[in-house]
Amino acid sequence: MITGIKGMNDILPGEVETWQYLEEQARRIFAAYGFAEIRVPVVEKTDLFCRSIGESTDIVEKEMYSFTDKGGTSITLRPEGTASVMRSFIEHKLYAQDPVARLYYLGPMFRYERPQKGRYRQFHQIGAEAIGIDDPRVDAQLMAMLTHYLDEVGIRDVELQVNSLGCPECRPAYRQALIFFLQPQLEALCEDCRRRWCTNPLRVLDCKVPGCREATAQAPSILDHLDTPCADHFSRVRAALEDLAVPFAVNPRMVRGLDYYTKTTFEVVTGNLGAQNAVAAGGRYDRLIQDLGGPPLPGIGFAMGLERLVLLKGEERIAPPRPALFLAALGEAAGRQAFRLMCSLQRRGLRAETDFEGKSLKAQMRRAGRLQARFVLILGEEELARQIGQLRDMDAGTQEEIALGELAERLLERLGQRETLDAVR
RNA sequence: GUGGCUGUAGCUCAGUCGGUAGAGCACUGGAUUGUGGCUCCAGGUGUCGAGGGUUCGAGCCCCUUCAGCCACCCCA
Repeated sequence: MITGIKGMNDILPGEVETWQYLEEQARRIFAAYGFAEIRVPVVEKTDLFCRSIGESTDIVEKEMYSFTDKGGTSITLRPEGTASVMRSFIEHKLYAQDPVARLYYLGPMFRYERPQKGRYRQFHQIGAEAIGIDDPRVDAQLMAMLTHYLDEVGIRDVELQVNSLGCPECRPAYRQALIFFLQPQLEALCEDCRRRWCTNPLRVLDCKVPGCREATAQAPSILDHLDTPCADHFSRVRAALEDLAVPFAVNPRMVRGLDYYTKTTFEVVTGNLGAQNAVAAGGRYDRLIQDLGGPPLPGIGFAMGLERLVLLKGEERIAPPRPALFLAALGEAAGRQAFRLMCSLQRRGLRAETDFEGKSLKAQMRRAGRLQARFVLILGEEELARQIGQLRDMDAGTQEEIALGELAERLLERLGQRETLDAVR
C-alpha cells in the first residue's frame, strides 16, 4: 500500500466542510476590511526565504523543504507566506499604482519538523498583509480584524497578546542588557537556555522551565528599552486597541521565530492545543520590503494556522449538505425515469440521489435514510403509468401523490417552507 | 535530531497463565407483496504493522525494523 507522506494529511469529507467554512468566513470578513486575495506559488527560490526569514533561524537552518530543480536552481517549498507575497508585491511593482496594499492569502506551507498535535509538515495558513502605512492604527485594525474573525467563527478561550520588539536601532542595546543580566544567572538556567544565551538570548524569556522563569523574573523588559519612535508607536497601538475595544494583554516576553519583525508583534494564544499555544501570530516588518530590494515601505501582517482552528472547533463540525430528494425506483422503466428526473433536478441545483443497483425498496429507503434525504420519491410501475410518484417527507413521515411534471416545483416550494420554519426556530 | 507511548476486522477496541482470534459500530440480506430511523435474526472479512529469535506451540516473551501518536527543540 502506498501511504501519504509523514506529516502531510488528507482532509476528508466530513471534515472538509469545516475547512470550507473557515475559508469562506475569512474571505467574507477580510474583504470587508479592504483586503484582496493574492495567489502566489508554493515554491520560491531558496534565497528568498534565507534573506527574509533570516539565515540563522530554525526554519532556514533545518526546516526547509529545499531541492535543486532540473535547471540547477535551489528552490524551496514555502515555509510561510509573507516572503512570497512581498516578492510578488515588489516584482509586479504593485506600489506604483497604489502605495497602500491590503492582501490576503491562504494555502499550504511546508516545514520539515517532527509532527505532533497541531503541527504538521504540510500545514495551512490564512494570512493578511497591510503594506504601505506605518500608522499604529493599522496595527490595531489588523488585530481587530483577526479578533473579529476568530470570534465570528466561534473560536473561544483565546487571548490576544501584544509586544514590541523595537527596531534595529534599539533592539541591540536591549539584547546586550539582557545578556549582561543573564550572565551571573547562567548556573540557574536549563541546558537549553545556556545555549540560547549565546544563540538567541530573547528566547530565554520564553522558556517553560520553572527554574528559568524564576531566574528571569527580574529580567529587563524590552519595553523599557524601546527608543522614542518605537515606544511612541507601541503606546499608540495600545491606545488604538483600547479605542476599538479589542481586548489584549501586553506580553513583553513574546519572541519571534522570524528575523524580519520590527516594532509591533502579536499572537493569539490558547491553552487548548496541547503543547502548541499559538492560533495566529503576526507583526510589523518595516524593513522587509526594502531588504528584499523593494521601495522603503512598511508592512504588517499575520497568519493563522488552519489545522489549529479546525482542532479548536473539535467535534463542532459543520454539517454536510443533505440531499433534497432520493428517487426510489422499482423496475427498469421506473429506474430510467428516476435517472432522468434526478439529472434534471441536479441541473436545477437540487441535490438528488438514486439507486443504481436495482435494490429492493426497503434497501433504497434505508439508503435514503442514511443519506438523510429530505424527501423520497417512490416510483413503481403503477406510478409510472400514471406519471405520478409518492413523495415522502422523511422528517415528518408523511407521504402524498404528486405529478412527476410538478416534481421540481413542489420540491422547491416545500424545501423553501422548511427553511422558513428553521429560520423561525 | 532526542525521548515516551501505541500498532489486532473498514472504524473503536477486548484478547486471561504462551495453546492457531473476539465484541460493538459500519456494511449486506431478512422479519406480509412496495416504505427509512428503533428493535430482532442472519452473513462475511484479518499477512494480529513487518522481519527474525526462543518454544512442542507466539497476538502474548526477546531482538530488529517500520508506522502512528504525544512531548522536547522550535513553531501557525
